Amino acid sequence: MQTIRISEISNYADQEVEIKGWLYNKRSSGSIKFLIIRDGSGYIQVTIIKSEVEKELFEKIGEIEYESAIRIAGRVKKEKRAPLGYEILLKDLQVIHNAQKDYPISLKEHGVGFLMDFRHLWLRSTRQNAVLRIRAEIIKAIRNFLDQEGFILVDAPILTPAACEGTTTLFETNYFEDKAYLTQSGQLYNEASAMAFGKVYCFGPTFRAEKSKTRRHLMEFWMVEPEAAFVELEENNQIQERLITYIVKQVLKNKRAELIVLERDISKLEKIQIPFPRLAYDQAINMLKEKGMQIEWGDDFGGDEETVISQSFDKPVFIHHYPTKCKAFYMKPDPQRPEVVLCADLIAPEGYGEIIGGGQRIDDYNLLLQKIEEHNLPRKDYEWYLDLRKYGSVPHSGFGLGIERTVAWICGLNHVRETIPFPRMLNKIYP
RNA sequence: UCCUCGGUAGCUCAAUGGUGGAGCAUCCGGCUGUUAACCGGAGGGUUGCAGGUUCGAGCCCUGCCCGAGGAGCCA
Repeated sequence: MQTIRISEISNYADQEVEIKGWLYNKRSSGSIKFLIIRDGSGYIQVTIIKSEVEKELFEKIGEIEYESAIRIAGRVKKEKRAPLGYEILLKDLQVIHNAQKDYPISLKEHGVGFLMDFRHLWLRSTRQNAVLRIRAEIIKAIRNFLDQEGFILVDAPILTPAACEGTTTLFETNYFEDKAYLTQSGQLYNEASAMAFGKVYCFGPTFRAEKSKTRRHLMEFWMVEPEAAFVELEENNQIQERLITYIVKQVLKNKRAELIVLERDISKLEKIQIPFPRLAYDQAINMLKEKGMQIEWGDDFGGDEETVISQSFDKPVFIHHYPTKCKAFYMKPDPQRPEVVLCADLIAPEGYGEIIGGGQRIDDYNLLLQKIEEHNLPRKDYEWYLDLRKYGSVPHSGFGLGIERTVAWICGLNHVRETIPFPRMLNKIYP
């Protein structure tokens, strides 16, 4: 008899199969019992009819606790009433490990705080399984897309000697006799790699020691950061459009069942097509003022502003040419209007906020040096970065895509904490 | 760091300042098509902690702890 995974059950109609997994739920009606088995690839109902199995086996089934590891054998039966279209008629069952009877997560409602304390077990539930499968699909799509477009994976270090951007708070750690910091962006290293490989990206965790406590923030999150030589602002935006539409297309194609589990409105994802609207910062300010928001030219956008903007479009929208003072020191000022920079953030629809921050970098040595001094950054830490403008400097651009916010948007979740297996949150690092 | 809301049974929540309850989970019983199954019964409590007001506090007051949402900052 063949051991199969639940996800491939449709290939085995009317055959006898074996499945190894865990008991997800059980129901009993006297002479008929139902077990829901999960094996990591899916969930399937197993039906046990008293008159068709040995008495000893039928009685044993009532004693199996939730989440016990079991091995079942039975015949795959087409069944209209089953969610997958199939169920299994039990022939035999072995308990590999009978779980303790106090499994904390029932199928009834629980609060988020409680579930997060049991995150290691919560991962077993259907919704969490769907979210993390979609996360994996998104990451696969990103890497496929960038590889196809000729970008080379060149990772940036996690341990860094100083602030990459010098602004936000960093996690500090010991590095033998020195201090080191966990990276908050691979971008500066990416610029060096781009001058070596042309088109590169890094993909890895990023750390921010900000005491942020909102649905959009984690202390540790994952970011993909492409960077390309000879690419200017508009081409940079076009790469992002193609990337985002590709990600959405792949999820719709390969993870539709998971989107349905999450009750995601799929029609909203189907609208994600090139081109995305572009809104200059100046226009965005006017738009927000017309909607009655208190904001002046030169203010950066907060969560409320992003939400209002994103709800005005049914696609992601680029906001470009922000005031220079709002953005990082390395952003290239517009030669025609130095008070704004050649940058663009991509705001996801449905109120999900910023998922990409990107732009063109300063390629002139003297201007970069001036900005480093204006921002009071220690020049000696940036000598290597300045070198890139001494030896074959070219126009170049890049962007950073936040994985968790992208997953939250595509899954339709209202908080990023469920989009990563083990979220690191303010004052919470267990489990 | 600041603002708002909350903490009562294992979980989710009720309870006018006057005898702390329900649903689920657990245990016992019933049911041949259940989908978070259902029906009957039972057990289960130092109301986050420490003070205070009151004849009497889960409820009012003060401090602290913890959680949730948000602001700032950002992806």
